[in-house]
Amino acid sequence: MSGDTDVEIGLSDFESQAIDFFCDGVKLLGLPKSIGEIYGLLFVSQEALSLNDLVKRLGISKGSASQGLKTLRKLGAVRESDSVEGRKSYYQPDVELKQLVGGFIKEQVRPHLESGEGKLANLKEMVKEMPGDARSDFYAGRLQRLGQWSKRAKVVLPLLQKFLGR
Amino acid sequence: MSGDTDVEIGLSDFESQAIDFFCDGVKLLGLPKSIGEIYGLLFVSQEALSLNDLVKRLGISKGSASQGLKTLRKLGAVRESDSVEGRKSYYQPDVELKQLVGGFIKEQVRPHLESGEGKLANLKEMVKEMPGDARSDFYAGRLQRLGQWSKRAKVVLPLLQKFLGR
DNA sequence: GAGTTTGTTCATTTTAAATTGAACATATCT
DNA sequence: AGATATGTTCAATTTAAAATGAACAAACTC
Repeated sequence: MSGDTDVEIGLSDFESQAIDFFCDGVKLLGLPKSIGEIYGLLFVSQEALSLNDLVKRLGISKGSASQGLKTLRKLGAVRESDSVEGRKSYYQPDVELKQLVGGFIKEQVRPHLESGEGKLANLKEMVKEMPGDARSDFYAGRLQRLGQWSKRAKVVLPLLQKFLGR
Repeated sequence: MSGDTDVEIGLSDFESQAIDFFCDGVKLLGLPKSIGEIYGLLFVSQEALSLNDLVKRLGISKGSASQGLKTLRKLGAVRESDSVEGRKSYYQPDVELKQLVGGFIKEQVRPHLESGEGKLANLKEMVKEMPGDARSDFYAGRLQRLGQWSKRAKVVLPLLQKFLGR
């Protein structure tokens, strides 16, 4: 027996448009469209879906679906439904804005901020090596400002999450 | 007489690394690298620079520089320096984080939010047309949640700007 | 233990986005 | 006016990112 659940093939009008909504959203965040498609379909599905459901309904490749789910899991935007019968995995969306934003900040924003701080430290070193003239003073001032930016960001991000909390 | 100011060609080590810092930053925001390069060079330059200065020092095309400056001006990240001699334009960066974030929100985020609201309204219409069964109830619930997201975002963004203010 | 089903990985292909450069417009100078 | 400098636009090219699909591995079935 084939074991496949009887999920329709193709998407309803409503589903397509809803998915489109999410594709826009993830593009704003700099994530690939396929991630918007996957999350979007899960968002408007009452039942948890398997990887193969996603492949069939969205018409995307197994590779894309697998990669996309991986990313979404890392972001905490999707979780395996503590499932049902069998060893096959079924996925559900996390629909709490706070969690979603939190995951995005943790996985996408923080790493950038941190590598930025590293680079900033390097630049400060370089200025220290310079002869102390007007130019190096100017550089020092600019770098100080970048430091402020970075500090502000680190203060604001947690606040942001707080404010989104239900 | 050639009229070109004697800006060096090529970039110092310090400049390159600083520019690199900004390229990373704009990539996080989903903007093209050239914009990071332009803003970065302006950020570490004591003197205002002309379009041609940017072309020569960064080794990018006139087209890129022109387009990049246009975008940066729209974002409010760069302004024409109320200049000096002649009709040629010279550009300076705005270095206030609050302004920069404000411009980004206004130009990049808000439009997305607004088009999103439009799509949401459409989806709500579609659900209204549906027979009132369990499925349409589920859809209605999901759409309500999306509405919450959108509302939250509209509340939080101005707060964010406030908190970044000097 | 052969055959399925499920899922991952990664080299290749495809697609989308950014960059270029040439044509054009506009202002400046002598 | 003609020559020069400055800046924009847009079709063509290049580049970077994402999607595909085939090969592989693991878990499960009979």
